Amino acid sequence: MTENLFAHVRSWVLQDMSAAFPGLPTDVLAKIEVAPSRDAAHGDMATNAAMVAAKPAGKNPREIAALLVDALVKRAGIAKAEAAGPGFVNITLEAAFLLQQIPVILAAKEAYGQGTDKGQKINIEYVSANPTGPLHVGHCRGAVVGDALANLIAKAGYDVTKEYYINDAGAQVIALGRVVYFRYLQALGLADKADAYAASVPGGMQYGGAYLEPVGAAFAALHGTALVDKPESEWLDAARQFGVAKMLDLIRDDLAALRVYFDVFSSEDALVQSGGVTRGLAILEQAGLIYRGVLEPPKGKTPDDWEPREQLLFRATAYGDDVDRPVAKSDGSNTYFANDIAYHADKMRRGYRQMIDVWGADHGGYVKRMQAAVKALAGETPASLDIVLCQIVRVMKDGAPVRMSKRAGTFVELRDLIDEVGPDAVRFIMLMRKSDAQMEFDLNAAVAQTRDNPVFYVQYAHARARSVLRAAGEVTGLAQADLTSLAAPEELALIRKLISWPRMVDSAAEAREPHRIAFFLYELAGDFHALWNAGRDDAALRFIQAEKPVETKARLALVTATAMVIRSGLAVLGVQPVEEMR
RNA sequence: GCGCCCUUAGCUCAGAUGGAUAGAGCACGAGACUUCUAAUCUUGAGGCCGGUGGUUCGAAUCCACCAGGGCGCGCCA
Repeated sequence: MTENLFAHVRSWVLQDMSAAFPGLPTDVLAKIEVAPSRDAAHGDMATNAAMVAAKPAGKNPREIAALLVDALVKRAGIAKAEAAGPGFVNITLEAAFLLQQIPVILAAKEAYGQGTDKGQKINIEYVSANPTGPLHVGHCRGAVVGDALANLIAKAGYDVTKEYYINDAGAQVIALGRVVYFRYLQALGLADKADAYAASVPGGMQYGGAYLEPVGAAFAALHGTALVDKPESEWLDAARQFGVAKMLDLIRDDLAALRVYFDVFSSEDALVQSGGVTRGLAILEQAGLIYRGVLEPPKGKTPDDWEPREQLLFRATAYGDDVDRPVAKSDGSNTYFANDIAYHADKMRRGYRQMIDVWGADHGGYVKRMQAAVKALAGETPASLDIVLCQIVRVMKDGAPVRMSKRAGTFVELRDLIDEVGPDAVRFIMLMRKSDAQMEFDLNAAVAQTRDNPVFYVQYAHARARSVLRAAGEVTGLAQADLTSLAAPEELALIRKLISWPRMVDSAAEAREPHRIAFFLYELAGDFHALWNAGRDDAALRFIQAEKPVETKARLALVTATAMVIRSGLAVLGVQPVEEMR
C-alpha cells in the first residue's frame, strides 16, 4: 500500500495510458497528474491525462478520456471513472479503498505523510542575524519560515541540516568590540575615560542599547583595569570575540523562546581565518571566472563620487547575472560577496549539492549573483541554491501599526512579541502568508480565542478530537475497526482531506512553501469542525453512540486519525498541539 | 534609468507549478440557539483576478508592453 494514494492512482493512469498509447514520450507522461477533486460532485480525484496526451497521440481529449475510463474502471479500488469537461477523467474510489487509508494513518501515527528517504542532503540556512544584538521582529519571519521549511523538507524525505551563519567578521563586529570596551570603561566607573574614548571613535559609538552594559561589566570582571588606556591593538580582538559570544548567547535564547534550534553554527571569521575565502575564490579563478576590470556606473543613477576603478571581478554574467560583481574592494580586501562565495563553497565542500538560503527581501538584489556563484562553483557536478525571500512584517495593534524605531524606544524585540502572544501564535501566523508577500501581524487577533484566530481554530480542532477520545475512554482495536458505516458527506470530506496530507507535504516541500501546510491545517480543522457541527443538528452523527459500538468505533478511528494528522502538520510548523482548551 | 518581488471580494489573504462555475476568514444582510459535542451555527449577497495585447484545446497562473506599491543598484554587511 502506497501511502500517497494520489501517486498510487497516478501509477495506474500511467500504466493504462502507456498501454493504450505506447509511443507517449516521457516528458508528456511526466505532465500527467492525479489531483484531489475540488468539487465532491467530481468524485475523489481527477486526472488531466487525456488533455496532456491529446497532441502527441493525435486524438482529441474526449476520445482519449473515453479509452482511459474503460481501462480505469477495471481496476479494483476504482468505483467509477467518467470523462468530464474538456477531457478530465474524474475518478471515484471504492469506499472500502478510501477507508483502508484510515488504518494506514493509525499505524503510521504522526509519521503519516513522511516521504520515502530520498538519500539526498539539503542544507538550509536562515536567520543568520549579525551577532550585535537581540533579535527583533524583522528576523522573526525568516526564523519561522526557515525552521518550518526545514521541517517540511525533512518530512518529505530529505536529510536536512539547519544552519546559522554567524557574520562575525567585518566592520559591524569591530564596532561591537568598541562598544564592549566603552561599556567596560563605564563598568569600571571611568565615565570620563569612556566618554573620551567614545568621542575618539570615528563615526561614534553604535549599538547604544542597554543590553551591552552587562557585557561590559562581565568584560571588566574578566580583565579588571588591565586594558584601560591601552591601544585598540591590545584589546579589540578580545572585546570583539567576547561581545560576539555574549550576543550569540542572547540570540540563542531568543531562538529557543521561539523553539528554533540549529544543527550547525558556522562562523564567518573562522572561515576567513582558515583560508576559506582564498580556497573559494581559487575555484573560480581556475575556471577563468575572475578578472581585473572596470565596471560601468549603474545607468541613470550615477553616485556623486563615482570614479572608474579597476577591481577584481567575478564573471557573474556567464551564469545569468546582469553585471559582473566585485569580489575585492579598492584597498584589496575582500567584499562581503567574496566571503559569501567562500561560505557556499564551504557548504559544497561539506557535501551539500542542494542548498536553501532564507533571506530578508532587502537582499533580493543579491539572489542572481549568489546563484551564479553557486553554479560556477559547482563545475561538473550540478548544485542548486534556492533562495526564499521574506518580506516585511508590519505589526498591528488596535488597528494601528506598531512603529519599530530604536530612537522612539518602541523597537519591538522578538522577545516582546513572543511574551505577548506566545511562540505558537507567532509561528502559526507568520506561516499563514506566503513568505514573499508583505504581511500584517495583528496582535489582537493573535491572542483572540475565537475563530478569527487561525491558531486557535486549529488547536481547538485537535483539543476537540482529544476530548472525544477522552470521553470515549479506553477503546482498543481501532485499527481493526469495521469502517463501513463512515458514509456521511462530512465524514467522507474529512477522510479525503486526511489522505491528501502526504501529497501536500510533497508539493509544499518541492515548492519551498511552508505556508501551504498552515492553510492545509486550517482547512482540515474546518472539515473536522464541520463534522462536529453536523452532530449538533443530527444526533445520529455524533461520534459516541451509546447503543452502536461498531459505528462508535469507526468514528473514533476517524477522530484518532484526524488528531494524528493535525499533530503531524503542527510538528512541521513547530507548533505544539494542545490537549484541551482552557 | 535598470533589476527583482507584489497588485485577486469593502478589509486581510489563499489559489496545488496551465484545468472544470476563481475560494476562505473578517465586515455586511437574513435566519437558528431550553448548552446537547455551541469560547456559536446555517445561509445570502459581494469579482473585468491592476490594464492592454499575445501564446493554446484552456490563462488569475506563461510571454510582451503599460500603470501603481515595495526592495535593491561598485569600497555597508
